[in-house]
Formats: sequence, structure tokens, C-alpha cells
Amino acid sequence: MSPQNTPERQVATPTSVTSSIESNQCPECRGHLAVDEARGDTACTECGLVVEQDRVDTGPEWRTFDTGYRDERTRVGLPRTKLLHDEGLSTSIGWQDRDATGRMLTSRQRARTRRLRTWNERFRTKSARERNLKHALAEIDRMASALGVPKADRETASVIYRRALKDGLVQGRSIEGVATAALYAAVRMGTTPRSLDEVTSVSRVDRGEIARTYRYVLRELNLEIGPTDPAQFIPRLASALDISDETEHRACELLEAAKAKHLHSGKSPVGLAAAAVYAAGLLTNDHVTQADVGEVANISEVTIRHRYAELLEAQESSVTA
DNA sequence: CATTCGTGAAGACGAAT
DNA sequence: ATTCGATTTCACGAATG
Repeated sequence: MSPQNTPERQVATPTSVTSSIESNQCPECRGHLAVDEARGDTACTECGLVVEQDRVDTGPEWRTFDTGYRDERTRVGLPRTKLLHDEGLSTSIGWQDRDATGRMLTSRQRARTRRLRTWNERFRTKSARERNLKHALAEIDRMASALGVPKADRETASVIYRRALKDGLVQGRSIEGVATAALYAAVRMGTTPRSLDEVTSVSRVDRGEIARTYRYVLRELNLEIGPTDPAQFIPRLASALDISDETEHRACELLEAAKAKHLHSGKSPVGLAAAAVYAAGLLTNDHVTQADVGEVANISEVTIRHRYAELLEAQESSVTA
């Protein structure tokens, strides 16, 4: 399996590594390089020098969870060889009480075998769960970093994932799907929510699966997460657009007025927040274009138009009332 | 010229059946 | 699982400044 036979694996210095990978030649001994799939390294076959570490395997992984899915395999998770599969490290012990030649075992041997089976099974399932958890937590951390999610929310995400794993919710679903759902739930519960689209943009799983898994996890763990308050998006939009504190404050007032009239149910919270920022910009004479607000909020100009008209209307009638 | 506004067709989503 | 209603988006052209 391993291309190199040399036990010691020194690591090459970064210089000239890129070029040696391209030319497929070892910088030390001119031997040729080979990829070690199991370790994710690129190493020389002659001297064992590792020229590239932690190479990400982008190849497909085909897994099935039960016979029903065997014929409609889908891509799930990271490559099997690297993080998931146990790579032959664990052992299965047969259930038949016979030795290698097929003879029945004595009762003393049977008891001994039974104990071995029990412990072996415990070890196997325990380490499987730990691999699962390690993988998932690394994935959560990667996505959280990309989104700049605060540490407290990452903790929440990992707690949610642990609970999901304990309750067996990950079976039949991809680890990454559940990990993403846990992160999404965590940021929704925190102080700086991210939209489903934002979370999707850093996940390896498509939007639909995230949404489905999110709902599932929410229901199974009895988590109650209401609709996001649009006002929570205001500070982020404000700083991205460099608008004044006054305008920012004004935007919040507009949202308050709208909420009092229940003008916000069923609408996209981000869209509402974006419209509030735009409208507040008009009111305080520091101009932001609809295009700019839409850009940072990932909302179309059309939606901003619709919302900000409603917002101003709600504000008017509450002033006169 | 840039920005804003309105429209109709089309897609996405949640709720209800 | 399908259907329905509301929302959002896209593409376009017109109006406004």
C-alpha cells in the first residue's frame, strides 16, 4: 500500500518543493515521487522524503449504509481511505464457536471467545464514534473559521453535534451534512446569525440537504429556534457599508416600527434588514445605493425596493398615530 | 451616465391536502 | 407526494436626477 519502504520520513523544506512536484523528481536523490493515498502525502520512492504533506484527496467516496441504498449510491463525506474507513486496524471475530479447523470449542474456550467478542465490539464502535466526531468537529471548525463565527457559537455547534451523534441521528446521513446543520443551528441561536446561503457557501454539502438535515436535527433534539430577528443583521451590514452610527440606529427604529405592525412575517429577514439600512440612508442623507446594500446582504435590488416602501409606510403611520 | 422604479415570467419555499 | 399561495429573483425598459 505504501509506496515508500524507508521507515523514517523526513520532511522537505518548502523551497523548490513545488517545482519538484511538477517534475515528479525528488529534490534529494532524483528518485521519482509517488502519492501515498492513505497518508495524503507525496513522497520519494527511493529515500522516503516527504515533499508534500496533508494533500487533500478530492476523489469520490462511495458508501452505502444499508441494502436499500446499495443501488443508488451517492457521494457522502470525505474520502474513505483517509478519515473514515478503519483501514484494517480493527478485527471482526466470527460468531461460530469453532476453531480454525472447524472443531467445536470447549466450554472454557467458548467463554473466553465470548469475552473477546464483547471487548472487541466495544473497542470497534467506540473508536468509530471517535473518528466520526473528530472528523465532524474539524469540519465545523473549518466552516466556522471561514465565516468568522465566534468561539462560543462553535462550542454550541459541537455540543449539538455530539448530541446528534449520541442519538444516532448521523446514521444514514453524511457527517458533513449533520455537522453543517449543527453549525447553522448554533449561529441561529447565537448573537450573530448567518443566513442559510452563507453557511451553504462554506459547506461541502448542498443547500437542500443542509436545510433538510437542519429541520430533522431540530425536531429530534427538541431545539426551538424561532425566525431570525432582522435587526441582528444590521450591525454586520452597517460595518460592511461604512455607514454612520446615526443611520444604523435609524435602521433599527424602522425595523421596530415594522415589527410592531407584524409586517415582517414570512419575509426574508436579511432582505428586511437590507431594506432598513437603505431606507435609513435616505432618511439621514448618507446615500447608499440599492445595488451596494444588495451586494453585501446578498439580496436583489427588487426585494429591497419592495421592503423599503413598506418600511417607510409603517414608519409614517406610527408617527401620525 | 448612474440610480431608481415597475412589470411579468420563473424559480424556491412553506403550508395544507 | 402533490398542489397552492406568497415571496424572491431575473431581465428588461422607462423615468428621474
